[in-house]
Amino acid sequence: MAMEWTEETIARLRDLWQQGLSTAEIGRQLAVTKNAVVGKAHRLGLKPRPSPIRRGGKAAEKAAAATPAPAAVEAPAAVPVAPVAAGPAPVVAAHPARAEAAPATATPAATPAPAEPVVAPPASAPVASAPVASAPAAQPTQVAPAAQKAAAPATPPVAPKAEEPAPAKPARKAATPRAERAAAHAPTPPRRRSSQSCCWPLGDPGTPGFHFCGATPLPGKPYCAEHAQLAYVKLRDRRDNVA
DNA sequence: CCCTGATTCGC
DNA sequence: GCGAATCAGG
Repeated sequence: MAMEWTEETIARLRDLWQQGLSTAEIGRQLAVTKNAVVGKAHRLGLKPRPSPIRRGGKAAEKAAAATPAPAAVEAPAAVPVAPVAAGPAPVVAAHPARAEAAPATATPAATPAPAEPVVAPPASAPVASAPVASAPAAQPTQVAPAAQKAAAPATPPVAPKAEEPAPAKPARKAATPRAERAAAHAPTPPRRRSSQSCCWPLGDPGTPGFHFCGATPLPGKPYCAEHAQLAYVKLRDRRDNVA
């Protein structure tokens, strides 16, 4: 049976995607495979994220070599700094991760910058479609998701509510006793989500009762403090332990 | 080996 | 439309 992509799921997919999480990571959170994520992302039309590779390696390579136009090969954005060659030291120790627990590589860190607000205004986010400053590219400090898991015990004794997260679906993995892999979102100054209200979905989309949390979100995040906990708390569990 | 994302293609 | 299989680079 195919995954049921509801408005909620899609909304979260978009959000996570936008946050720069890897497809596998998103997949874990959504309880689907990375393939599903990437596939859906494609169909959704979003997907400008940096790719470690591009298909047709050999062919492309030959073509590129033969063709006198290698300029700006993979750099769609007019980034002032060369993502690969120029920025060897993004300061952010993004790659210490993956040691044993954190599989996330620094890939995204090395190649930042969606910079292209492709589908910027997520249907789910009631945010203002402010002109993106596209700062990520300019700032080499775009940390990336890797840092999230690698560092950041930023959620110590937060004393979560005893009660369970209401938003049935989104909750899933949260609330697991061993949720120390929680990710505190990386401090990304340049990258601001101009959300002015928590966009955590409540209720069933399509029904009159559906609404977004609306609370004041944490700076740089689309969710308020409470929902950020739920949204970002995740385990490295496999998709089989879905609630 | 692990990771990453991209594309293909059967369903 | 979905996503496993496959591909391809790091």
